[in-house]
Amino acid sequence: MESIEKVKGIDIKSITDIDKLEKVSFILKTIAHPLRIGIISLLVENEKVCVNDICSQLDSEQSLTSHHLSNMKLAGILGSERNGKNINYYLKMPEVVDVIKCMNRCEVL
Amino acid sequence: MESIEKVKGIDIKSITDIDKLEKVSFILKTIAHPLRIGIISLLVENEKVCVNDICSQLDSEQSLTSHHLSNMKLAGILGSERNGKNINYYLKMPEVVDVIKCMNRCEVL
DNA sequence: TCCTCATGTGAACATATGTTCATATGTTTG
DNA sequence: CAAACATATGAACATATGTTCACATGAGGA
Repeated sequence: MESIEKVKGIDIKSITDIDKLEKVSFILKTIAHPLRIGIISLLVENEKVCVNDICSQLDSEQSLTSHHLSNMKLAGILGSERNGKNINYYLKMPEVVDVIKCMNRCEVL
Repeated sequence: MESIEKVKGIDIKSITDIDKLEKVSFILKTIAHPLRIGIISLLVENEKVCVNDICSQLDSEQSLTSHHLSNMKLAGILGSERNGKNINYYLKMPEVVDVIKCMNRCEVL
């Protein structure tokens, strides 16, 4: 997709820090999905969770869950490490939580 | 799409105010596009702009611009009113700017 | 009224994203 | 090593989103 910077003819910096907007937007776009929110929610409380835990706690399918985990990992939001038969996921980008909290402090909504 | 509330088995409220997260996420997902950012940027400085102005200032195609405007209007972010031959667009949801500013104050990124 | 300007809109298409299914991979245990 | 368990992965598909094109609509001027 065309990058924001490509839009010409206007001092786009005037509205805000576009770079930061892109980052936040990227994060929110990535997590704006029920299952993903659920996963992050689990990770806020648990530090590390394996796929099996996620599936049973969120009542989600293994394959689908795994795909979502991969996506969030690709996006840099999660990390993973094997522990025996299980693979644990953890928040690799803890700012995600801060962004959510920041959103929450927005009084305008 | 399945709503966030549908995710079961976890007190999803624990992470944050999901309702607000959904709102912010919706706004950011909607505007997270170069052309749309450009349009909003114009509207921050100009109060009202017509399609022609947008197209010439952002060097964008009329039809594509119009589609994006329609989408943002549908999303409740913009409003429009006719003025002679022109149709002016304006920010119907000024909170959008506040959300962007709020993002900007996020020190974590 | 006819022409032109300004904009909207639907169809077709391209691309991205989400979901399901079957199966592959890696790990532990017997 | 075979079986069982935990997870990943690719193919196929459904759906959403972005883009282009041709044309429709509405308004003002000659």
